[in-house]
Amino acid sequence: MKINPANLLKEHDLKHTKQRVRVLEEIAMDNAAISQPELEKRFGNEIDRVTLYRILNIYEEKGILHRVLDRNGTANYAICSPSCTAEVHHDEHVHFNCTICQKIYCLNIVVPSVKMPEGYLASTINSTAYGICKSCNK
Amino acid sequence: MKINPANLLKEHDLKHTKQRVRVLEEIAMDNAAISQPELEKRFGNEIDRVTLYRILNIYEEKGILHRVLDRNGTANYAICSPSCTAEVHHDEHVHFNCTICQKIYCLNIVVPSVKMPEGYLASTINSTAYGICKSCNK
DNA sequence: TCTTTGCATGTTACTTTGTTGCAATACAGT
DNA sequence: ACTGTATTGCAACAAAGTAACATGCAAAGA
Repeated sequence: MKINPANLLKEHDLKHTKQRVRVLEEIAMDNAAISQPELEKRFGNEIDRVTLYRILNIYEEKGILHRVLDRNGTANYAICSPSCTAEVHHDEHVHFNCTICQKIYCLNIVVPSVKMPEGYLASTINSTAYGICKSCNK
Repeated sequence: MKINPANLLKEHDLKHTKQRVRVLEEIAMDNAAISQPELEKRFGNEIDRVTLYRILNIYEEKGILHRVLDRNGTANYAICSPSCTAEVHHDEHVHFNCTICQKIYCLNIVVPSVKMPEGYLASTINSTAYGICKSCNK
């Protein structure tokens, strides 16, 4: 996934700061989602913990990143597809959470639609598979 | 869902204590899943916070309760169907998380199966719909 | 009956995750 | 380069979850 941080920020009316660029670079670099704690570790004192939270939140709101929770409820972040906007996240693909390496992958599979019972109005469906990923399965 | 706490404990080789019975009663009473913080509030100092964590964990391990995370990553608990065991959780139904009242309902809908990509071995799939529930939709 | 054993609980303290308020700083437009 | 505003960093806090240890209690054995 090729990403141009400067453009991405401009498109979403966000100021260009070195912290914001670094966060995008770091997340775009990886093929799997990265957890908040992992990001915190990687940045050390390059970026303040609170700033990181704020950047991640604003990116999620704007539709730049999407947030996936792992089994423990820890937040993981991955780059959204270019079709995502602040209004609608098109991240309705299935996620895969490896129970060995703990990584979360975005699969290229659309979440199957489900018929809701009478009275329930679903706006989004979230689907995560747990198991052993390609790298760990060798 | 009718539950007999005493039997349930005996079936799973767990000692019968008043705290354990109370936890089961409280969770069985509700038609929706209950969050850990909510349980903590309800019990006040009737049950110690740490004891509550331990009871919830052991119930999950034994297949008595299943744990569902809400959007914030907060743990919610609901009674498992009687077919659940410590080995296999048969809680593979779709969950519904209301974005208004925050409640999590277990829907009587089986999670649709998804074909994994080459190399990925899924053992369970988790599916949660977000939207407006029957009670809030009036 | 008395003692031993083992599980369950309670208490305290700690770690991790996330939030809030405010002062200092960096950025974008002129 | 100047200036208003958004962003950052800092400190303090709050909530969620865990670890270590002591106490309590009930069943089994002497």
